[in-house]
This record gives sequence, C-alpha cells and structure tokens, in this order.
Amino acid sequence: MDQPSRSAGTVRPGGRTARVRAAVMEATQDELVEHGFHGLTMDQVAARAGVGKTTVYRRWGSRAGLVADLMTELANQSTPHADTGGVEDDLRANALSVLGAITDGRLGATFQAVIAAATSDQQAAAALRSFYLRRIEEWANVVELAVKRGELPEGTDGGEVIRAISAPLYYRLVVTREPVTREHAEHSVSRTLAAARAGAFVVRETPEGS
Amino acid sequence: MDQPSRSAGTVRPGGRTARVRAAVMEATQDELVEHGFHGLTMDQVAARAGVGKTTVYRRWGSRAGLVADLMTELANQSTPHADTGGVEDDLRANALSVLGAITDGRLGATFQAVIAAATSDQQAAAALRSFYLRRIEEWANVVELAVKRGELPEGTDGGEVIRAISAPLYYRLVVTREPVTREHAEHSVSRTLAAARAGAFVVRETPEGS
DNA sequence: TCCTTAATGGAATGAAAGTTCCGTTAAAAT
DNA sequence: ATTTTAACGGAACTTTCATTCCATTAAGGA
Repeated sequence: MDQPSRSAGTVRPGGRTARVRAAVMEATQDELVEHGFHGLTMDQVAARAGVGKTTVYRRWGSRAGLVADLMTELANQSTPHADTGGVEDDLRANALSVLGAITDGRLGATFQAVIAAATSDQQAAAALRSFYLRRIEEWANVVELAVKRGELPEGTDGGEVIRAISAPLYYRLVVTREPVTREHAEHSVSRTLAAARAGAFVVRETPEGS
Repeated sequence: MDQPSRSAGTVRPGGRTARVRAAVMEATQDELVEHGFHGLTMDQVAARAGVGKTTVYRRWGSRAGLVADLMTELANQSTPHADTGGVEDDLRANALSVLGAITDGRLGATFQAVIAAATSDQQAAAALRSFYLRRIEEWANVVELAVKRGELPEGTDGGEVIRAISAPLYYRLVVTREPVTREHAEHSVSRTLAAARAGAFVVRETPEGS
C-alpha cells in the first residue's frame, strides 16, 4: 500500500488528528487563493498549517491529494436541489448557486485548482468527476418534476439540462477567462429553457420507437 | 527588459534559430501529452528538443511562456469560418472543429495544459483568452450571415451563439471530465439552434426597437 | 571570403521541494 | 492509572529544477 490517505484520519478521529486535518485543509485553500495550483507546495502548506510536513506527505501524499480531499469535503457540504414549484425558478436557483460558487474567491480558486490538477492527475480527476456527477444527478430532479408537471416535454434529459445550465458559466471561467456575472447566469437559464421547451433535450436514442 | 521572448527568434530567422524553435515547440507538446502541464519542466523540454536549456530559458522564460507561445502558434494556424449557406451546417462545422481539436491527443493535451496553466499564470491566461476571443469573433460571422438570410431572428448575438456551441463540449472535457463524442457535438448544435430560433440569443438591451 | 555579433549550449551553482529516519506525543484501550 | 500504538514532527538527506557564466557556433552583412 502506497496510499495512506483513505480520507485522512479515519482510524483515530481524536482531537489532534481532526485538528491537523482542519488546519491543513484551511492552509491548502489559503495557498490556492494566493498562488493557484501551480504554486501550491507541500512545504508551504505544512508550514502554514503549523504541522510537520512529514504529516502532510503521509496523509495526503501529494498536492493533488490535497485538492482531491478538499473537493471531497465540498461534496459533503453540497446542498439539495431547489423546489420552488416552477422549472424556471428551480433552474435559476441552480445557475445562481453555480455563479455564487465560482464567483466566491475561496471556492472559485479551489474549483479552478482542482480543474487544473485534474488535467494531469488521476486522483484529482476522479474527485472532480465524482463531485459534478453527483451534483448533476441531484439537480436533474428538478427537471423530472417539471416534466411531471407538464412544464417540459416527456423524455427530457434532466442531467443534460443541468449540464447545459452550468456549461456556459464554466466556459467563461476557465476557457475564455471572461468575467461571469448574474446576467450570464440568467441568460444560461433562459436559453437552456428555450431549447428544452422546444424538445431539444428529449432523448430519442433507438429509432425503434413504434 | 525581463521578457526576452517577443515571439522567440524574430531578429535572426536563419536556419538554426528556426530549427531550435520548431524542436522546442515539438518537444513541449510531447511533454504535455505525456505529463500534462504540471509535469512540464524546462529541463525535460530542453533535453528532448536536443537544445541547451539556457536557450529555452532565454527565449521562453518559463513553462507558461512555452505554452503561451504554443497557443499563439495554434492561433496562427486556425482556419476561417465555414460558409455552407445554412446556419445548421455552419454551426455543425464549428462544433465538429472543436470536437476534433479536443479529441485529438496532441491538440487536446495542449488545450488542457494551457487551461491549467491559465489558472495560475497571467501570461498563459492572456494567450488563452486571446485565442478564443479571436476564434469566437471569426465564427460569429456565420450567425450574422444567418440573420441576413432570415434564418435567425434579427439581433441574435453571434458571439454568444458560438460560445454556446463550444461550452458543453469544454464542460465535459475539463469539468466533468466525461468523454466527448460526435453525438455531443450534434446535440450542442441542435440545442443551441433551438434556443437561437426561439430568440433566446437576441440582445434586447435598450427597448427602443420600434 | 571575411568579419561582426546574435544565438547557442556545456557546465557550474544554488535554492527549493520531495522523501525518509527516528524519537516524541497523545488518543484509545485495559 | 497504566499501557499500547497510531499519528505527529524536527531534522537530515536527496533529487530536481531554475538560473547564470562564458566559451563556441553560425547567420547575415561587407
């Protein structure tokens, strides 16, 4: 076994271990905000957290391990989908939630760091994928509900609709690196909704339908 | 002056200089494919290119400088927008072009590397933004043409339509890290088009329109 | 062809970060 | 209260990479 980090400190959750973990996670975020993933070093994190770097290496193994654990923590903090009674408001809630996350200095830096880490590290990639798929699945429910209420066509793919809401925002954030504002979130909702109402998100896979 | 890299080798385009540049760019891409941006080192690049690392430092300055130059090179190779006579085909051409780029091992790795680099380096970020804005501007023309032909509503924002075509593909590539196939490209086109036809991309800023 | 000098590259230097050893600390069990 | 042992951390060690010196090479002009 070369990977001592299961989720860091599961065997002895006693005060010290938990305290160390919290301090390291905190320090990791601080470093990410200041230097980004590229500038993140085990050395600095250990120093900032006030713990021995031996500990950081033993429990997290690498920079990617740190951000992956951070991502896992965020996954546990994620909230359930909205349920306002109308698709538009539900989707808007989702868009604003994403906007809030990527706009927030601390969270935004963390997301970008994990995205960067994932481009060259499997562990980070897995944590990232897992986080978003879970979140997409959670919010896809608002589309299911909308279909049941007759607001959207039967067969509309909820997961795809949710992806379509987030995509333009992340695109601006990491690809074109343009500012992302509330207006963009609103546009994303109205455009996705327009396409969904037109049936563009209906899954028509196998052409054996009747 | 601390940045000796103007575009690397502008003064003496003689055989050797050009040869060195080509070798370094080639080696950079190879390294990116194998180790990603995080694993890219000036050392390795120099060794692989068969040039002294002094040269790499002098002409590119840093890892970010390397990827930024690579991005600039790609920008110069980018092709003009399609003009098939119909929006759907034009947009499909765009989607497939993007798909091809991110699916191709070499190009895909390069794009991801620059995206990663841009999260913590200004130079890379600038190169990235510049590349995409230029490309978006180029392809926005197909929407302008479509509007003139009456295929899309007056006032449709071309740049936004093009962004909407790419966004879902990049979202899968770097955020959820799910596979991106031709099917996704097609969906992106049909969904964006549905929204565009419904007028969701019309800019209605000032309500003075008659 | 000869000269000037931009550009290159081998090698040395130094700093920074990764890795490991081993004694110490403090949870958890008895 | 005592024992056991998981987890911690100071410090030494090693590797890797960034950075610079200076002699050498070859492009471009006379």
